[in-house]
Amino acid sequence: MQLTPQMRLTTQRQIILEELGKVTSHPTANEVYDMVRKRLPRIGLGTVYRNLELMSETGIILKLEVGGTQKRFDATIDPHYHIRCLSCGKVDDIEIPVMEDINKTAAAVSQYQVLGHHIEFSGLCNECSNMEEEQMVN
Amino acid sequence: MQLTPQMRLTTQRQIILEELGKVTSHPTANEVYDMVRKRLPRIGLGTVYRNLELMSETGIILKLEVGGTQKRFDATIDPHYHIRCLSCGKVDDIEIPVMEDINKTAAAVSQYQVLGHHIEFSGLCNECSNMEEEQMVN
DNA sequence: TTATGTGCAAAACATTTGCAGGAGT
DNA sequence: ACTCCTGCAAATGTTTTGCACATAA
Repeated sequence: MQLTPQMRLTTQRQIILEELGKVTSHPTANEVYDMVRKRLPRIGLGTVYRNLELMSETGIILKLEVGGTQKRFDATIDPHYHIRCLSCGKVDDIEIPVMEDINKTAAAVSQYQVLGHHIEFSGLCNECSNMEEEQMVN
Repeated sequence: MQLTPQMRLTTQRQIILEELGKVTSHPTANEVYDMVRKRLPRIGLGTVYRNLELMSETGIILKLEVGGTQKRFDATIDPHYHIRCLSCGKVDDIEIPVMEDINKTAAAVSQYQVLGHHIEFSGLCNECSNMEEEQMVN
């Protein structure tokens, strides 16, 4: 997709951005679609995909390419890490300091021009941990 | 998929594992399929998917859920980090020490039972860096 | 007015699955 | 023999795309 200076401010774009901003759950495109559809029932899923993609290229939102089958989107764009529940797939923020120097460490041992990094923790969220305990009892 | 003690040693499984072991390129399921098909022309793509999944659950190979649209597989199972080329999608190993203590740091600030982490660097590989330079000249 | 954006539906991918026949053990 | 496994093809799930109409600027 091409960035052009004449990007229009449409109702669809405003509402997608508003709804994404309301939430800290790193929704998938489909979840954003469901949220937005409550206010704009005739919006198409394609429009949601197109605009999430466009906004992530512009840098006003973040596209998370974490594990699992779907991409997720985040209105919080300052660098931070994530944790994903191996059982239910939920993604949360992890509030530990971002390691700025690690990119240089990686650049020193590789042929790549290193531009960034992301840390994804994995584990079990509270709810899923509790469910496992209950199952142990049976 | 269920792990049963009576997992059979089939020709397909042997060859998938052999071909994956020959290579350090973190191939996608389709790339493994292409490699294996040279030796077993009648193998089905479903069989490749089923067995890569099974092997990664057993722990004899690694399933990489990195960015991009496809999952990738790795015969090297000891913990290590990766870098992905933003231009061509290639994935390489990054030989920096694994941070064992970082899981505890994450556990301290979250409600999750933290089980692991992965670091994915992103950047431009040698070939793609050079291509960008050439385009600058034009 | 005119280029950009949208809705809709179809296409394109990536992956999973049902099933009848095939092969390890 | 008795399971488990495979090939095949169809189904599923996610994302992208073509096109005619709509709309922001």
